[in-house]
Amino acid sequence: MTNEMIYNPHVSVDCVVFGFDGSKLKVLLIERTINEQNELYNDKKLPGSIILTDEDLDDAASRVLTELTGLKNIYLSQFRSFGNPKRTDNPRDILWLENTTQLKIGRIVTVAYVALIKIDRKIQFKSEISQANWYDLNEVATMNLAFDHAEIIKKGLEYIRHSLDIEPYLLFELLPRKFTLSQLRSLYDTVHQTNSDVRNFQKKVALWAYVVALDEMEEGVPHRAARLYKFKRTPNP
Amino acid sequence: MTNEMIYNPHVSVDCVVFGFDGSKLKVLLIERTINEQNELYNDKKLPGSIILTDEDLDDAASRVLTELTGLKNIYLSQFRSFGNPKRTDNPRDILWLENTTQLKIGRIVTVAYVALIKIDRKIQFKSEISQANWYDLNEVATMNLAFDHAEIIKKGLEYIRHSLDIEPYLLFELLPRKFTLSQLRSLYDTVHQTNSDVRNFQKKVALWAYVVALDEMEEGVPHRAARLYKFKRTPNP
DNA sequence: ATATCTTATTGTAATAAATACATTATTCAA
DNA sequence: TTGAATAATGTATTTATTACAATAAGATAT
Repeated sequence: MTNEMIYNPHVSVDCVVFGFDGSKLKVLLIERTINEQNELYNDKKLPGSIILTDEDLDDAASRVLTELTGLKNIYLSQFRSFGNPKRTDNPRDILWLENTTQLKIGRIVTVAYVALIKIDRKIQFKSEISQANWYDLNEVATMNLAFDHAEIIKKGLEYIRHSLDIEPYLLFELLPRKFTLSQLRSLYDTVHQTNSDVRNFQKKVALWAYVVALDEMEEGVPHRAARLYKFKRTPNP
Repeated sequence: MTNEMIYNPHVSVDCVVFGFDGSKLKVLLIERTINEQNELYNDKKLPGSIILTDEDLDDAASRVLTELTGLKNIYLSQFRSFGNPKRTDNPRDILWLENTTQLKIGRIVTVAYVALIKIDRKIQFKSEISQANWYDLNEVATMNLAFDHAEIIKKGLEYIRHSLDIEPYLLFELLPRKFTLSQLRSLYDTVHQTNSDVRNFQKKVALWAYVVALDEMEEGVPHRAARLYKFKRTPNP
């Protein structure tokens, strides 16, 4: 992002990017360093950006993700806007905003998105402008985050739990392209905070037309290999 | 609203206010008159307002509803933001904005809310600044609305259908304080676009702890009077 | 008073969906 | 070849959902 860009200084987008490492939900955060009276202060923030003049909200969110990870075609969904005037009350946040944008910034209303990423996709974590890392969701609760980003993550998690509940095929945005039923069940149970019975779960999945068995098995595991499955988009999933 | 108020000129809120008249869903719209080169042009818009400096989004939405209807304690839920740069492309909309706010207005990102109102609540339709009216949702599809308000209504309807589906007790925000099971079923079927069997529906409702029978019957109907019920907030509805 | 009209109220059987529960199979590694 | 680890699979029970129609009550008209 260059300095010539024209900002709309009152509106930003922030992305809560979720991944699943096989047993835990992860969230992607950006390292932030603030030079505060020559003391360096480090914390984390959500990937986000002030929107550009003439840029649609969804486009801004896509841009942020592409700039950050190098990825395109990511599942992205707007879930809520945050506009509490106090959300920009921390002088440290204002300092960081004004340093990075070269603008005098007052209040910012942010439009928040969730994104789901297959955690095995090769992400370029380090870009010209930022360094990203995956963090355990639990861990995040105890971390110091910029602005109201802790709250945004919490609401994003609620939203995505809810979405995955009513649109189970979104689960596949978080799984590798080929996956085992154990992986699927593990993810399902993680997001639903349940502990499914293996047999009942497989019966349930058998009814999902969009999960198809492959003629391939898992490899390199020190025990019986499981069958691999893939997600297949159906007319009306 | 007076002229001394300070606006945050890039962000507004708009409210999609739903009511139920016993057989149809209604939406509350504001009459708008634009003086366009001495030709008066009339159309409708959603109740809304640019947010004030230091005003939270939810507060702005509540303010709009109170200014408009005189009502407080209305169910209100943020559902989506609309920020397409083209949404303020119509010169008529810009003209109206600049006339009413006395500000030079470019693009506006709006945060949209749905509100549910018991249609029998006494609304003060005519305020100092506006005249409101209920319109059939069907009718609205064929009407000329300001900005992208037609789209906002459509999305608001999707959202509320969905919310009522997973939180059935929200239905009671749309019903009179005392209601019959026929009214409840009629509303339920209207929002779900279904046609429930009477017996099965009553069995379903019998399982809803938050619907309690009263010792009162309907009055003034030219046929057998139905029992009245009320909604009772339960520990965990 | 009686018939008629309109809407209210109620139960049962059939089907489908969700749950509880344990054994055998396969592969790798020691 | 044995042990360790995880994969794969079926049946009976319970619960939820659906389909379906006759009688009851109050108001109005004759």
